[in-house]
Amino acid sequence: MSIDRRSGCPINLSLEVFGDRWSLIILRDMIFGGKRHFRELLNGSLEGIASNILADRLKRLMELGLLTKADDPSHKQKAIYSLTEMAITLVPIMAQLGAWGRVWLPVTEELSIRAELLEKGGPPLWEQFMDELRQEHLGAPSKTPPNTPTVRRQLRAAYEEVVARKAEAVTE
Amino acid sequence: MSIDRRSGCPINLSLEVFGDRWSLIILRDMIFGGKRHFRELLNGSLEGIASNILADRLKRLMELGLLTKADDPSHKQKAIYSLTEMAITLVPIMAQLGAWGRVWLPVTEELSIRAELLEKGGPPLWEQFMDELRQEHLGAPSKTPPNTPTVRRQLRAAYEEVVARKAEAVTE
DNA sequence: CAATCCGGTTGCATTTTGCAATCAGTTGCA
DNA sequence: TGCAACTGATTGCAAAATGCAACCGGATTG
Repeated sequence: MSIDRRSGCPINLSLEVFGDRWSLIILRDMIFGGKRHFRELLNGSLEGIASNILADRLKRLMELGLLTKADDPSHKQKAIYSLTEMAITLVPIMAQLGAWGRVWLPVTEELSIRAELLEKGGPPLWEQFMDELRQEHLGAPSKTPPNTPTVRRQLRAAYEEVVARKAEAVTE
Repeated sequence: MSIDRRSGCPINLSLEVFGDRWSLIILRDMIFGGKRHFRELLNGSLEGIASNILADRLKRLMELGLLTKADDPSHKQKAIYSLTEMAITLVPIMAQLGAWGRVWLPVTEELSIRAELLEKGGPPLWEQFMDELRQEHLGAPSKTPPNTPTVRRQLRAAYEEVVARKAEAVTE
């Protein structure tokens, strides 16, 4: 899979970047799931990506400028992948995609609670989330006031609450 | 190409709908280009879709509930495709996709002016545009005040202005 | 020192895509 | 009336992408 440049239309060019079934899934897991390693991405995703496809897409996303790769100092064989600013600014697209999917497609409750939160938070919450990602992936200084709960933590807490509530509903 | 339902995640499900290189291009041409017929979509797009792929995607988009098809009374062989509400609400996604592509990808000026306008107009302009699409495709009554220039006309005028200016720059 | 983990690679069958030619019915025009 | 152009597709075939499972050598852990 390579970039074609069929036309200079922005929608077309965006589609040539992630008009496939896996690139955005990988970015989703990195952005929302905090995954940084090959194995985390391989075993962590619900959708079950194959290792050759994962390797190919990581390479492609690096060539396109959406990811960078570095050695993990804790383990000589580990590589750590980072989002670039180009990838971090996909957050609004992810939010819109999630919002649309939540309305029109057969989503499950526990997996869509995060999309709901992100939609309700709107652009200010997206900005805060992108700021956090810049700290994690680019080493940028924080612009949010200290002791603010991180967006990722909020999303995670909401997810776990739904899972717990559903489990309780089954056992009672 | 069918729908897999690999997981109930809204981003994944959205990706299963248009995680390919053509579905969104077709919807783009219908939404922004006003294309309604097979031949218009076949010959009109800059990217040059093949007729078998177009036929397949139109069928798929109908099955998914994004399009409907009706006889064109003016010609016994003509079919007219319409957007459903599900497809019309893709406008914000298109706008975000265009805005992102404009920043990060090698877009051409004349093809990105529309994305720029749509981005600057923000959600109110998107709403007006969706309202117009509901009139055209669903026969809905207008909610915008009369004599307001249509969004499509504004986008088209901006595009033609850029083209004219570039042509002038060459010939002078 | 053996099991596990690390980021991948290889080979192969299946599916999807792209391309060009073609089709049968419909319409406009001379 | 006759014919060219147009309608929404379909067919056959080669090339590319995908999915799957097995495997690799080196690093780490218990």
